[in-house]
Amino acid sequence: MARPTKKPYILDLEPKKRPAQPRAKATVTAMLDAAAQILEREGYDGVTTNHVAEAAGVSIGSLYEYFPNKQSIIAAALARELGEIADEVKTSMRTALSLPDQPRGGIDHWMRGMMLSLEKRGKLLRVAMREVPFFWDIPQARDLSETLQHIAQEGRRKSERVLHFEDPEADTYLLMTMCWAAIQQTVLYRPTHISRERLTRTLVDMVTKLL
Amino acid sequence: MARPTKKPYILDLEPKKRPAQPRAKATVTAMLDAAAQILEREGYDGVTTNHVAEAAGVSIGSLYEYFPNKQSIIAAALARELGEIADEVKTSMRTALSLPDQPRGGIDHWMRGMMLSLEKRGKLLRVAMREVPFFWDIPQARDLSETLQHIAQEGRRKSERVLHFEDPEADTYLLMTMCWAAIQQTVLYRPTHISRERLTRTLVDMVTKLL
DNA sequence: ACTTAATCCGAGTAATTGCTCAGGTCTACT
DNA sequence: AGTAGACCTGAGCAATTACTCGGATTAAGT
Repeated sequence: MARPTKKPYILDLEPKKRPAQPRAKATVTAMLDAAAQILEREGYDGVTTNHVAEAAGVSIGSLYEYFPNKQSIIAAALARELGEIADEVKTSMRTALSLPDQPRGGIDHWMRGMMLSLEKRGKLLRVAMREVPFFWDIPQARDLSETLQHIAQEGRRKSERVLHFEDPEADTYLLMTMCWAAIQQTVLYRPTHISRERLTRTLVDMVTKLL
Repeated sequence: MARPTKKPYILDLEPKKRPAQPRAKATVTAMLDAAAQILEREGYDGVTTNHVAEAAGVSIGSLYEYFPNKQSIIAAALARELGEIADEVKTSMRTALSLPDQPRGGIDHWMRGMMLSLEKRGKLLRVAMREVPFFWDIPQARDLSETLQHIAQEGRRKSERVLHFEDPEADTYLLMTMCWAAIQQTVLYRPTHISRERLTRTLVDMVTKLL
């Protein structure tokens, strides 16, 4: 049974074994790098285990020392990226809250931060979200949405004096969801004939007007 | 060369031959039905040509009478669905414009129309947009976005008296893009703990407030 | 130096699957 | 009835690819 008999859709993401020595840590990193790079360049179908191993400069056997199957390799590579995005977004929120000219200045800074973070990884995320069937089964992907909500709620609480909502929590949730949707769309399906700057400004305007 | 040597990413969508007799038309329909159904139920990887043929009750050879390759079968099935969505959205806009209580009433009707149209095909669209690598190469997919823009601009022109924009065309474009993004997200990644009704209302509120 | 465990290697295997082709069957038309 | 061409059949080929396994190499601990 070389190939999985049928789709083993209970995604097994746990790494088989943790790299203990530094040499091994480096190879695992190389594997993740290779996986991400190939995914970005060739698309999901282009990611073959042999190809990843070759690009990482290791043998196919080594791949399977640390990952139970192909999906877990891709998942791990994406998880790493998603974690970084979450960190960046958190940082950008912290700065945003410390800015003068609230809420407009804060919102502006934050929106731009999120856009930048996604756009840096635009191509990879595009492929990930459009082609990787198990993308939303990656814990870090779900976490990111939750993190955003937590941050948004936190931001609202800290700016409570300058904001006025009817149902603060729900309204914040919805607004966040919609902004996030718009940003994702913008980055993922970049409409050609409208500048990112223009879009950002409008989005910030809208949110400000609605608060 | 049984399998395409490498990804033939110049998507060949043209049907090889048009069905002329009614019998053939029925089989082609059966093929598209089968493709859509399998795509929805098993995901993109679950769609195999043999499987589609079997589900359609025809032999594999017949499939290749009308379609040049696997991708074109899936593309055709999705194109059919996307065309129907476009029609429904157009109709719903027509009704919306004839309603009293503009612009709010119209917007409400239209938003709901779009949501319904997507939600009817929720599962299929989810798979299509998340897993089908060439989804945005299907002409009807691009068309739909354009159609929406045309309709939005048309709607704006017809309601010019009650609306006030700074840069009407661009503002309408952006608003439409964002609403569409939000709706897509909502339908595609349905957040569990918020009702569709609540979301729709908020969206309509937002748009109304912004006009 | 020696042992133990971690790490790495890569040819080979079994399964999958897109698609062809040589021929059959049905339909429309004369 | 005859025939051209539309329509359908399905066994099987050729290519691809996830993953295994027996063994080699390197590092850590003593």
